[in-house]
Amino acid sequence: MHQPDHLKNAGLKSTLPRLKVLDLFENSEERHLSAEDVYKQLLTSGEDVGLATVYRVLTQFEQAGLLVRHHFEGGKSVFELKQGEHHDHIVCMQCGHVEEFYDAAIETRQEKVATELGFAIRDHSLHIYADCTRKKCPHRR
Amino acid sequence: MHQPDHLKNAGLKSTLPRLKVLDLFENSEERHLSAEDVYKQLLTSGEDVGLATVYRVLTQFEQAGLLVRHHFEGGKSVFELKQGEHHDHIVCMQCGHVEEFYDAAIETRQEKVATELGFAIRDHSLHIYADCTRKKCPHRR
DNA sequence: ATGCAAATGATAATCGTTCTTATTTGCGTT
DNA sequence: AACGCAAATAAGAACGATTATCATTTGCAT
Repeated sequence: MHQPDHLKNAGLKSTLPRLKVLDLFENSEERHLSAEDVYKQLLTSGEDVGLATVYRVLTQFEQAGLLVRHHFEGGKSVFELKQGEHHDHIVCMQCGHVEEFYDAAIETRQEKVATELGFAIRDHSLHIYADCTRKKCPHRR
Repeated sequence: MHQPDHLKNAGLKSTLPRLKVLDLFENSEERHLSAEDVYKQLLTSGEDVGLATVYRVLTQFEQAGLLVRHHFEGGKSVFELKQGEHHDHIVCMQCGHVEEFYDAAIETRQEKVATELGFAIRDHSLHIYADCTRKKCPHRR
């Protein structure tokens, strides 16, 4: 789905590091990765990219619209492949697992509220912090 | 409204730095202040508190339930006096002004979504990033 | 194959925040 | 009012995430 063309179209040379990072997002278990995550996974796979390059590439991909950046609690940035439509997130406070959801009613209401207050929405982020019920989750009773 | 007793009740000695910080939140123009904001304002008023102390005090006040901490885009923490009920925020992308709002429908919907996905909500943050229409705002047409 | 702008990697620098430690302060007790 | 001591502070070192610098390498049009 993401061929080197995607990079070209975005005005970016198709270099090795860029292709590797893109590849990682397409084939990784976890959809949501931090710069550190990407860097470590590349090192583990024997790839040799610099951390600075990872940061640079992630930012470029964000600007090119290939990735979306999120700021979950904790401060560090997390990235995700941009595909399909907007959605919000529920983050498990125990295991860090991220689930996505979309609720039309919430979206509509936001528009309403903003309009009433005299604002023009450009973006928004809704993060629910909760306890999940996955087997892996250390919080499980 | 916030007397030194508030500190005592929270198990905190009523020291000069703590009183000053509390005072600042009660009398400041802007409801939402970062550690840096607090530090600078205190310096400007001739008060002599260390930046480390500001960070410590803010964290303590948060734990004591006197302040709430928010993470707006950009990563840095912003604090606000906790008074009254929960609310969400609209942040102007041009001038940084923060407006508060509460929408029962949005709150209800969040509970619904979380429950359906098997999560138990512990906290959430909804930030709308938009353009405001205040006179001060540099974005104004 | 050649040239050069663009991209990279290593590392220094920056920013927000926390930690460390010696000094000071609040406050209950004389 | 002075004493004592735990708690709190100030200054600066340390830290983690991210960005900037710059010499070297690479993609790619010629």
